[in-house]
This record gives sequence, C-alpha cells and structure tokens, in this order.
Amino acid sequence: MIRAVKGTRDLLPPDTAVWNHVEQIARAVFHAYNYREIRTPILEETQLFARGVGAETDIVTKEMYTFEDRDGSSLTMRPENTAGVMRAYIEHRLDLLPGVQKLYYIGPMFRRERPQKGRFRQFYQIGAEAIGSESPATDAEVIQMVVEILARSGLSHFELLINSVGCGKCRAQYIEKLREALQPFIPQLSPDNQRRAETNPLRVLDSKVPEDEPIIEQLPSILDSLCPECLEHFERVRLYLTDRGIKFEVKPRLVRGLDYYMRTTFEVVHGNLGAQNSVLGGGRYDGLAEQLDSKVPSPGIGFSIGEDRLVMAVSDNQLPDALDLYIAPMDESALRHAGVLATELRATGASVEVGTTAKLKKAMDIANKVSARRVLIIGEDELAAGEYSLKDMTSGTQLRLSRAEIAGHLK
RNA sequence: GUGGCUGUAGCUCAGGUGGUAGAGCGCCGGAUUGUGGAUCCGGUGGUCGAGGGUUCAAGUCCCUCCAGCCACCCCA
Repeated sequence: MIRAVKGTRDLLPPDTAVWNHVEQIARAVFHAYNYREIRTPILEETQLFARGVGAETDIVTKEMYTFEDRDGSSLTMRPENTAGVMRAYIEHRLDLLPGVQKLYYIGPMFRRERPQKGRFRQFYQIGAEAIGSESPATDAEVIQMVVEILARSGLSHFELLINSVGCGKCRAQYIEKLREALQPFIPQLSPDNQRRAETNPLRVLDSKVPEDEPIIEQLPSILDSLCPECLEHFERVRLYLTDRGIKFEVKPRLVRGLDYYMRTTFEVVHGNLGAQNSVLGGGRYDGLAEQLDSKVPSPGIGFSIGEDRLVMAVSDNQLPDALDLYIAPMDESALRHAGVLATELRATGASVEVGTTAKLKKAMDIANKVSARRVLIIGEDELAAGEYSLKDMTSGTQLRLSRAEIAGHLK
C-alpha cells in the first residue's frame, strides 16, 4: 500500500473544519489590520535561504529539501516564508509603494526533520510581514494582531514571551561577554552545552538541561548589553504593548534560531503541545533586505504561527458540522423533484444532500448518521398532494409543507 | 542525525510458559407495509507491519528492514 510520506499527513473531515475556522479568523483579523495576502512559490532558488535564513543555521545545513533541477540549478522547497516574501518585495519594488507594506500568507512549509508531536516535514504556517517601518509601534501592532488571532481562534492559557536580541553591534559584543562568562564553567556543562558554548553561545541560554540551570542563571543578560538605540526601541515596544493591554513576559533568554532576527523577538508558548511548545515565533529583521542584495534598506518585522500546533491546541473546541437538510426521495419521480428543489434551497445558503432512492427506513438511518438537522420526505403521497413532509430530527416532529414554505423552515 | 517505546479486523484493543486468531465499536442486513436514534438477532471483515531464521508447528522465540509515536537536536 502506498502511504503518505514520512512527516506528511492527510487532513480529513471533520478536522478540516477546524483548519478552515482558524484560517477564516486569521484572514478576518489580517483584514482588520489592513494586511493583504501574498502568495509566493513553494520552490525558490536555494541561495535565497542560504543567504536569507543563514548558511550556518540548522534549517539550511540539514533540514532543507533541496534538489538539482534539470538545467542544473539548485532549488529548495521553502522551509519558511519570510525570505520568500522579502524576495518578492524586492523583486517587485514594493518599496516604491506608499506606506508600510503589510502582507500575510497561509501555506505549507517543508523541513526534513525527524517527526514528533507537533512537528512535521510538511507543516503549515500562518504568517505576516510588515516591511518598511522600523518604528517600535509597528512591532507592537504586529504582536497585538497575532495575539488577537490566537485568542479569537479559541486558544487559551497561552503565554507571550518577548525579548530583544540587539543589533549587529551590541549582539556581537554580548556574545563575547557570554563566551567569557561561560569559559570557567565549560567543564561542568552537559556535552550538548559544551558544544554550544564553543559554536553558538546564545543557544546555551535556551537549553533545557536541568543540571545546567544553576550555571545558566548566572550568565549575563543580553538586556544589559543593548546599545542605547536598541534599548530605547525595546522600551518603547513594551510601553506600547502595555498601552494596548497586551500581557507579556520579558524573557532575556529567548533567542531565535534564524540569523536574520534583530532587536525585537517574540514567541508564544502553550502547555498541551508536547516538547514543541511554541505555537508562534517572530521578530524584527532589519538587515534582511540588504542580505538579499537590496540597495534600499527595508526594515521589517513579522511572525509565523504554526497552524498544525494551533489546531492541535484548540481542537478540544468541537465545531458543529451538521447538514441542514437531507432529502429522501422514494421513487424515480420524487428523485427528479428532489434535484430541482435542492437547487432552489441551496441558493438560499442551506446545505442540502439529496439521497438516492431507498427504503425510507434506510434513508432515515443515513440522515441520522450524517447529522442532518431535518429530513424532507418526498413520496407518492407528497407528490399527489403537492406538499412535502419535513421532519425535524432533533425533536422528531413532522410537518406537511408546501414547496414555498420549506426554505423558511430551515432556520 | 541519535535514543526509547510500539506495530493483531476500518477504529480501540484481548490473545500465560510456541499448536495456523477473538471482543467491543463501526459497516452491511434483518426484527411484516412510508419514518432515524434504544434493544435484540445475523453477517462482512485480518497473507497477525515486511522479509528471513529456529522448530514437526510462530501472532507468540531470534535477526534484519519498514512504519508510527515520543524524546534529544532544533523549531512553527
């Protein structure tokens, strides 16, 4: 048997209703904040991610689906979408349009990782980018917007964490300070953290090894190393968030894995997601455009929600998936009437299913199993009388109605 | 990439010390005529993840592989 490839999965009804629900809410909130949709290709030149995401990142070094096209060029299935959106922004000179470009996307991303709870090789992200503003007010608005999407999707008990990772200058200085501070403790650290202390000291801060916790707590905070400009930016972001009533926690140890992040970074975590407890990650990427050869500086900030994880976290909230009307035609003549009538009723917005001719008992059984709210019975009696029998499946009551009356009884 | 756990009907699972498979749910049909949900009866359904090996005999023991889950790594 041919099965879905490792790390990919089929989304089936009724689960797809939850996905649509979440996406509809996201689109509504995006609209409210004047974000418009952008759709970029899944395939991009490999160079885009090597340069945009960072050649040394895990994503680029070991997680990308990369292959050689027939003409010899190297293509990659997008592992994330900020680089792709920025590429499109530069390519189409969106910087020449007035105002900040506020763009959103919904779609699949691909990373070749070992699957586990909340982690897939094909996964879906709902994301947005605001490009062309370096104002901390933009940061605050983006964060406010994403919190609104989560809340309106039915997510509860989530936690917003924010931090500043500084700019190119002050971060470099901080990394040096961190390296020095770590030096005396290296022999006592776990093997993983020993390695990180050498290669990427920032990652030590994000460690989950409990034994290393006492050491990590003593390390200097990046917030004490921020340059005056970065500090000012971060303070204003916090101020604006507070103005808007957004609850957050400053977590100086929040570091993100993509090279392009600078200044504001944020994340939302949730309890019931297993080890992959992050539903959303985002941050500011003021140097990304230049990394991609843009001559115009295009500061931006964005986020992406892990839709798989959001759906997982909210799927306790069951959505009604009922059918408005099941029509049970009892013979050939009734079937023809049913087809025409269904067309009329669907035009009013009702969901209508027409059964094939069957014994009435069987038709009722099916109607019940597909959760039809009502059943319309059309048989010889009904056709002779010019009236139809409408049965309410919840109450069990049945009415004789003229054709014109039916639509009004479907609620 | 590394580690742990698990693979028996569509689903959830039983199947002591090896003797060629079962339940519940679902699905299909029935309990007299054009009325679902409850109950009862009957039926369909599995090369026991795959391939080797040991044995007279393997779902059950051994090996290899594959898949799924969970964790590490990392991230959404």
